[in-house]
Amino acid sequence: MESKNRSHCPVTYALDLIGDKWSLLILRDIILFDKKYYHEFTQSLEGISTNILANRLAMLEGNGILLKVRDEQDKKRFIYSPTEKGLDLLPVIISMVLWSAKYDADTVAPLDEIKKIEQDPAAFMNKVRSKFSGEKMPDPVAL
Amino acid sequence: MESKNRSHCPVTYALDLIGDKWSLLILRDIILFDKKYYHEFTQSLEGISTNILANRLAMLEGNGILLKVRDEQDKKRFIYSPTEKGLDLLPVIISMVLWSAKYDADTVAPLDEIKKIEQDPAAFMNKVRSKFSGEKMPDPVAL
DNA sequence: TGAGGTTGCTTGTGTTTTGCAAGTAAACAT
DNA sequence: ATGTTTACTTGCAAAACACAAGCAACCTCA
Repeated sequence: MESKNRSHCPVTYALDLIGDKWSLLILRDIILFDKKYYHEFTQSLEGISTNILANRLAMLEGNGILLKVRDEQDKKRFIYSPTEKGLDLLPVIISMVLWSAKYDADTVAPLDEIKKIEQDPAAFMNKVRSKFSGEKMPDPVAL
Repeated sequence: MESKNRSHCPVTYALDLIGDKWSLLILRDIILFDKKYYHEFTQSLEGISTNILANRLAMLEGNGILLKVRDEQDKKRFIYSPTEKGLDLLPVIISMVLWSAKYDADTVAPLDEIKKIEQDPAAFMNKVRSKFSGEKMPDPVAL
């Protein structure tokens, strides 16, 4: 796709895949805000361009982070869902959320929710994960 | 500098500051690999361009993530160190490391070290933090 | 003291990536 | 059959990036 590895340092590997301004926002929308469809991603607060969105969705799918299946109820659209590899990025997202909640004076993160996550991050993660437990999530294939 | 906020979603706030391919690598070099000097960053495996490096160092300093002070032993160079805000990004880095160690078949992350971090992340973080505890780390100022 | 090396950048040039607007094609709704 | 929704693709200008070279401040050592 687009990401060849600069090195196999684990920090670099992650940044080569999700080190941009949009990929983790798409994951956030899917994992935390229960979005599934292309047009839902275009409606996010941050306003992603459609060409960038298409590019990132293909890249995330190609790297085994997202799964794309045709919606059988409405065959003109696709359902995007996280793979296990995608869900395993939840700790990255959560640690960013906690950091921003601490340092962004204007954050919209609700304080009580932040405190719950800080006190028991595993419980929060399990709650989020349970939303996707019913779906088929094939093991990501090495590319 | 360069980063105006797209929204005050906590994920977006973090990505607006460190959502690129280089900023967290600089933090990694400083926090995990004990690098301090400009020329040390240019020698990293990934090969950052000098103009990008200068840009990111200024941005990270301007956003209260790094501290830049003149080296009194050799006044032609500067010492870069993490602020508290910068050290607080350690959970982000660590969660990326654990994710990559799981999914990058060619990772160079040492397995025994990864297991130690997984079993007791707080202990690892405290060990890393103790390297910087002697330094003056002023509270980051809102910009 | 001054010639050369080290360090930390800045500048110039071409390439890549991004942002924005518009267009297209398949499926669906009436 | 016609219009609408959905998921993209395409074209073009602007921004970011990579690479090479240049430069100024400071140090070293004769």
